[in-house]
Amino acid sequence: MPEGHTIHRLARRHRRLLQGAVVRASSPQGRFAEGAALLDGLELRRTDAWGKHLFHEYVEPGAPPRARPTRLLHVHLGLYGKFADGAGPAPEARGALRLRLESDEHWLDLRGPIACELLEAPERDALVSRLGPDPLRAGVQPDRATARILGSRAPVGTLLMDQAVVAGIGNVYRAELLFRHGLHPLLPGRQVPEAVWRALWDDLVLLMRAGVRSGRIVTTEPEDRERAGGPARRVDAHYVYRRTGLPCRRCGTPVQAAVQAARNVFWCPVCQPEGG
DNA sequence: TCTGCATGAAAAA
DNA sequence: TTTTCCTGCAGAG
Repeated sequence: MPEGHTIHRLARRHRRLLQGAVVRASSPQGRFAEGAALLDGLELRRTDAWGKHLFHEYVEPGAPPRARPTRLLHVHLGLYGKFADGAGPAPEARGALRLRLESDEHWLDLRGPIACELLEAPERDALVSRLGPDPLRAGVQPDRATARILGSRAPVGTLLMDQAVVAGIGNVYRAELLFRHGLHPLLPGRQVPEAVWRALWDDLVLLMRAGVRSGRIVTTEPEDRERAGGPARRVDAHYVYRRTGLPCRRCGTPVQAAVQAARNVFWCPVCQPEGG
């Protein structure tokens, strides 16, 4: 699920597989042929993630450590985008394969992204400056998000999905955060008590870090995670996300759903009362 | 095996 | 507001 934790996990994985390697780049599908040709033969110097945006910095092979990147690759997976990788020679390319990167040891395939492009440094800076704080970045300060949330008349469920407010939250974290902090999705941001927002942010940092470690979003507390008679290994990972009509794990009230910010949002009408 | 929905966001209309 | 990117999965049959 490409919310922010997935992208940070990918940055870490690409670093492990290809950092320092001279890559062969190609676009079997053809849609990124020009860009791939410009990357071909360069060395992947570093990888980075900001919210749901992934960056690769490439330099001429053997460039000095402080060299400015020759090329900057920007990838946004969107809804369908996916990376695959492996050791050894790459499998035969098939289907819509936007970008393939190969080193002597590993291969990396990208399919279906909403963005796969080369950016100049100012373009990258402009993109990043439009994003709110990313809970997964080292030393992040939530001030900008705090100001946006506590000063806005917009519903908190809409604000949390806005990448300019917080970078990296997707539909799963949105619904689960609102539940964990007892907030109705329609509550105006300015009516969220500051203490609740502070707790929500701290919670988000911990949840997303756990997401990076495990590769999945688990927001339920252990005592709410038991599944009576269910398959032993299956975990009840969410409180309300995609649980329309099912009983709330805390109070048993049927979970409700509505469209907010162009996506389904889910909430418990008792645990998340409309008045806040 | 088929169908519809799903993590996101930009562009088009 | 609708379309697009075009994959994977769950549930229905």
